[in-house]
Amino acid sequence: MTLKDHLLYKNLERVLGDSLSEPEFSRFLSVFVPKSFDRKCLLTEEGSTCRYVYFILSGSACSYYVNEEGEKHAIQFALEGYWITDHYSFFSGRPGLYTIETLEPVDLLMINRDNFESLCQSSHQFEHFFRILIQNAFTALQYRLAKTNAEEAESRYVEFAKSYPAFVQRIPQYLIASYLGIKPQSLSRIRKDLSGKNHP
Amino acid sequence: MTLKDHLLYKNLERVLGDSLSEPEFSRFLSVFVPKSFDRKCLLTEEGSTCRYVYFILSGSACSYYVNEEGEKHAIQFALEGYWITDHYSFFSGRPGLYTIETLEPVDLLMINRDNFESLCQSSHQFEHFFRILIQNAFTALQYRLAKTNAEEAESRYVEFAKSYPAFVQRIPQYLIASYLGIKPQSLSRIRKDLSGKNHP
DNA sequence: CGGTCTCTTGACGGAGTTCAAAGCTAGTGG
DNA sequence: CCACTAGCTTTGAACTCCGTCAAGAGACCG
Repeated sequence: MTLKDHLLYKNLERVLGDSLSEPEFSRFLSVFVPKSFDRKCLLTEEGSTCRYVYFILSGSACSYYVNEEGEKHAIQFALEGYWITDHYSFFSGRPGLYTIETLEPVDLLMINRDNFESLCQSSHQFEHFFRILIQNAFTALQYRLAKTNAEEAESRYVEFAKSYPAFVQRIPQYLIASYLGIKPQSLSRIRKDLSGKNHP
Repeated sequence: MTLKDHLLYKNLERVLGDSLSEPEFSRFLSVFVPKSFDRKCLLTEEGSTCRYVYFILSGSACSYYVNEEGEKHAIQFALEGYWITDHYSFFSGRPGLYTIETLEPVDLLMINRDNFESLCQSSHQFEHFFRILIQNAFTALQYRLAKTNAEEAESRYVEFAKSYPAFVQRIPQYLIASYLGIKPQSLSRIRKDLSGKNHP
């Protein structure tokens, strides 16, 4: 079990390749604080400043937006190997728009803004990593929005289930429904219809 | 009229501040190719690789997704001072998912992938700029998706019109409708209702 | 002007919502 | 270890917002 087996190392390696030395990664890792949470803990809350970016080592979490009716609308799900934060609040320092809640017991690494920015300033390589990371997230989000506006609920769910089978296993259905922009009752009916189609 | 009056300089300056020297900006600018297009020109097309990132100097353009029914669904609008591309295609080199079309006659600057990547590799400052640029775009997109899933069509339009009055002036209504995830007829009715509320 | 593209308006239809109630499941505490 | 409870899922029936179809008015360009 060396440093290179670390989940975070593998995450960086996917973007940076072999050019990431162990001492450099060690410096990177050293500014992250490890922490564990039970399920149903709030990592950050709407209205408070989100002070950290989180990297999940095990368990799962979800960021969501709460509208005036008090309904939760899932923004992002995060399993082990995923990054999650309220980007708006973290980078602007302003009160957060979203809440991040653990769905299962979680082990994670967290980094604050000062450490994040000094990592990026001190190392072109790390800034590059985060540029690519956010670029990929942007690309995926744009695709999701296009599908949300252009496709029907059923086909959005089918694509979601195919792309993220682990989410379907581990994330409660009412959150998946809100992620897809529909009500839990509707998702339940869609699943019922689909199981009829698959086993006629 | 110096280099610092250039629209692109001002765009970089907003992120990098005064630390951007004229010679450095000059080097940045030199890898962009200026070009003009009539209205209704396709800058890139679904199925073809998108080879450039575009920076609009004047005029307007729109990226959109076309679903199986052949309906256009606006992804992004770009006026002077905006960046636009098919991120997925540009960075992966794969066939594009979106089409980018000029809505008015356009003057723009374009940069290809090789030049983009070598700008980023050669200069930490430029990589930083693009990291912040995409980060801000991601933040805005996440907010848009949250609203799309959580709010009704009317309040989405009201917020859109308030946030982007220039778009309402210059972008055809059927594209704004698709941007908001509704049909042109519905947007027409929403506008009719709103004008009734404002002038009772 | 004449044609095409865009916007508006009306009547009808349907995907998804709302309301309500009854199962089901998993976490909690005795 | 089992019973209890709270929260999640399922299902039915009525409803509504938005979509569909259709036709006409207006705007813009060649």
